Amino acid sequence: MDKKKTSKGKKIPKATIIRLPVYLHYLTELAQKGISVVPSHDLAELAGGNGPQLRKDLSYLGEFGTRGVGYNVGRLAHHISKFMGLNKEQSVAIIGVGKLGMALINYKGFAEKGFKICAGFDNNSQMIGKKVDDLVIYDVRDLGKIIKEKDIEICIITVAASEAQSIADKLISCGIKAILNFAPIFLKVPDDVVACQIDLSIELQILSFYRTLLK
Amino acid sequence: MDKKKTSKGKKIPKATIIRLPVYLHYLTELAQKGISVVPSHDLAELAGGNGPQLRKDLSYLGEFGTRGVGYNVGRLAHHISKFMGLNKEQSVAIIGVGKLGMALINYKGFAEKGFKICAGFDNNSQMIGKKVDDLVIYDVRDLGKIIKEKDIEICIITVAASEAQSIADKLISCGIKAILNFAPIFLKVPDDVVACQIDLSIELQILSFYRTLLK
DNA sequence: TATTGTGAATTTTTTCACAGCC
DNA sequence: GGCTGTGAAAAAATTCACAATA
Repeated sequence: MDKKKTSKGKKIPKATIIRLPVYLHYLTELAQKGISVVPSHDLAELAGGNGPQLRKDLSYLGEFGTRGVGYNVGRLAHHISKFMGLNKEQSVAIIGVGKLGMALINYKGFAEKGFKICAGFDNNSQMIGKKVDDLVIYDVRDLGKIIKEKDIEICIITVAASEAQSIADKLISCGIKAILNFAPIFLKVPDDVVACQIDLSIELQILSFYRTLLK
Repeated sequence: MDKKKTSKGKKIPKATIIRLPVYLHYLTELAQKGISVVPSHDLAELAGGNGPQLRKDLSYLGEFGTRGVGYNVGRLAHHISKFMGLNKEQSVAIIGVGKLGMALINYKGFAEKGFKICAGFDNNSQMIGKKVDDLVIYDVRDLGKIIKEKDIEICIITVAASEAQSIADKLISCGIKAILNFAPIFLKVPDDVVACQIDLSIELQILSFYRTLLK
């Protein structure tokens, strides 16, 4: 997968891509507070970074600041949003409506960032056809049909580890190109599909290790 | 925070630390399958990496392989586990027993990796004193007392963004040194505390961006 | 023969310093 | 004077190639 290029043809570091949504989040918050201009140092501090790094990150997208002043909050938010393709609503499905899947269906944060959860899927007949918070739970066997009908672009996997790869394979065969996986297993996907892993236990293990370093 | 040093005094890259738990996970899986030796390439493939990188990663911990043969699964797992301080059970509390907190309390993966969820906390009087899956939900006001009583070392924050920083401050004042935060806000913590952020919307935004790169 | 362990080369990321501009 | 944008320097991480050895 190639990196996106700047207008000048330079590659944008992966590390920058990961920080852009954080900046976007705080820009939105500043805008809500009525703040219209922010210097790099202040925004970076909110986001847990530093001024020079933020400026370098933004410089890949273009020149959006004003020297001696700072960045226009609304303008910069708009540009990051557009650059990342986040300026339109995207439809999401959740595969596996257990406790975690249920929690994600109820999570308000997704809607705020433009992700609309459009369907839940499960293989448990007790669940199928039920509604969770106005959302219909479908049979996993109907994945292909519903994905087309609802124009779903991103799928979140919250099934057991043992089922996750076969669910991923099925999603890919349905044309899904983006998968967020909560099952503790590294998904094998072809080059034209992106998969992102969130393994809660591993996060705890890393945290725990850094804690032992403190003393 | 200093990096942990190898026996030879060299620093271990942060990137390596992040991969070690993944190796550990697959080593445990291999052991369960009765496989006792694995070459770097095979283990790396499971973990989504490559052979040379895995060998470089492990070389920071010492020499655990056998040339021409591979790594002894049990021995290597033991060493990674010990190195990361994961060879003893650790007590965890969850602050905020909403849908997500509830899902985490029920998550079986934590126990498998040696993290024992010992307490839930909430400020909703409807929840306090109730049991979720055998786990008692306490009043947030009793944080300090219960943390001491139960020797809790790690806390997971699953409250609303607006409350997260004040909860974190309270945890820190109770002596907690490791925080896993699910609220979409960058926590400010002193140098002698580690905080790790999982922002689900940001993960989706990054994923969504990489998806747009594909076409 | 097969596979590890590692120094060296390469690539990526971060930090720095300051010219350029408001 | 204050803050951005950026090339250059430094640091970190990855990849490579191959000597060492079971």
